[in-house]
Amino acid sequence: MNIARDNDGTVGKALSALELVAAFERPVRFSEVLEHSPYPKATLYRFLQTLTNQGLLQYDPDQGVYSMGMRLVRLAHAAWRQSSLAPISRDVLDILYAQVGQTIHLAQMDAGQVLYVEKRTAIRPVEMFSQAGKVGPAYCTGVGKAMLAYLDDVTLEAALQKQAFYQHTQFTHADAESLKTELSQIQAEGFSYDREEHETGIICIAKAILLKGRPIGALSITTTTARHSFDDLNEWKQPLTQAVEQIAQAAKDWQFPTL
Amino acid sequence: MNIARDNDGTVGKALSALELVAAFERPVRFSEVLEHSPYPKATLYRFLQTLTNQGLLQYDPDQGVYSMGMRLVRLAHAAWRQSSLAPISRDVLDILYAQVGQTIHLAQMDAGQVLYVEKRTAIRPVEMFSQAGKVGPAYCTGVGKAMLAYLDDVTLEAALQKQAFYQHTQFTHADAESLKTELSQIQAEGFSYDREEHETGIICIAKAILLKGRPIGALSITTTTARHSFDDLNEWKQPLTQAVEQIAQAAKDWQFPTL
DNA sequence: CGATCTTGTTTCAAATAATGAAACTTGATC
DNA sequence: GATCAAGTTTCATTATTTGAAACAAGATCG
Repeated sequence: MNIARDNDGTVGKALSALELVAAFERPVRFSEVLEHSPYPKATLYRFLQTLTNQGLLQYDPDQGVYSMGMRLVRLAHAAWRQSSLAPISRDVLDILYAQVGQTIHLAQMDAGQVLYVEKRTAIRPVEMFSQAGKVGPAYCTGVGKAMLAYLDDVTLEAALQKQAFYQHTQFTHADAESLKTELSQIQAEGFSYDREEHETGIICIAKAILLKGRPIGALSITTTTARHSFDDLNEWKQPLTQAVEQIAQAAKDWQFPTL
Repeated sequence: MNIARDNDGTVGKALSALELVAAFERPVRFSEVLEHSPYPKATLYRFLQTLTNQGLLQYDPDQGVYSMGMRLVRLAHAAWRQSSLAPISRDVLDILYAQVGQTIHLAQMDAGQVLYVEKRTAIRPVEMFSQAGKVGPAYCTGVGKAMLAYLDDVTLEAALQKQAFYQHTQFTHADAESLKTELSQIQAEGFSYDREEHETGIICIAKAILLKGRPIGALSITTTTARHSFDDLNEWKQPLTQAVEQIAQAAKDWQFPTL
């Protein structure tokens, strides 16, 4: 595989139809999907039929609604085993959580966004899909910036290209320039911070997990301004660094796929 | 969609190539996949290329290995939101767990097998993909038999057809006949039991979750012979029934897709 | 050092599958 | 019982997939 060509073919179109259904919160009727679809009626109809036959969609004849199929869950389970930092990081996260007692996020990069793959919180040790599997913006989260800081210029540019800088709080970066300035600081220091850039009152310290110089994920410790000041974040540098290094070592042994 | 035809088409073939990669525990080389593939070299090559472009696979140029893509995790997250009993059952499971203090499994039927979608244990409230997303046999688990008991004859026959009866323990059903005898008992009683049929020392009581008379899932409470006798299982009938009814009600409100 | 093997990638005419406008079916609503 | 909306099927046209074979790029060997 030399250059990834933009060849979509039948598979790509069928998958885009699958995404249409995925976008809904609940099972949907054919006509609802059609409204949001670029495809003619018959074409979309056959797509949904094929996807259903393949188990990627589920069709309920009683109510006439489509929903995402359970085969996806099985496939995702395989993805998890193979390509996620989560299974190889579990023990490390447990230890880190015991040490710092704060909310911990483990994230990876996915199509320019941050994908949360594992979590520890005071309320519930591990959240199911409700949390893991979620995506978030890269430019205004601790884990996102930590990874962006180690991307090569081409990849970084590509990621920022399609990024809209939404002003979540008064501290959010407004444009690519101010973000890039911070990224070089992050690379120099080795840590990234979220100073209420995503949500007011929420701050965090994060560190990228590197494999062969490339960011394969990031780990963060989150708290609130009510409980801690910015300076307090520095206390966690040491345990955070240790956890990151252990995960990096485990990833190396696993011949973990780099980006 | 009247009759689900066995039309696979390009999408089906590509997906079967995806399953080839999914079967591996770790990232794999092209040639390894080829060995297990029914497709000619060039065909498989293009499949993997397409799947990679689509984000269903991930390719690591450094090591020349393919692994399952993170897009699957996102899609599965959507499946979860829409079609799983897990999100609508979470609170009910918390309550049930508080009541009985034993390991709880919530399962659904998937292609004749049992798919565990949620879990509570003493050690860890919720396990990530490590548990949820797992599949198991239907004929020798409490949840599996609970659901099988309410399938219509055609669906049941189809599920049992491709089932190999592996003798996990001395108590495992050896053939479809003895299993069917128990299934009618289960339907009459409303509860199913696993009496060390899957693993020695592990017993459980389970109950199907019905929507319009069809099993959409099952809930089980598990313990060990060391801690409890078979008779002890009956103590949990009441809380189990209550939890099942609450989930069934929530599913109805959600216009949950029936099989 | 060149020969040989392994692994991965591209080509191209033939074979096959996807396309979508339009017709049709079904069932609900007035 | 006429009208409308939603879902399904048809079929000639069009575009994509197919896979044997040739090719490229390293490795390994004598």
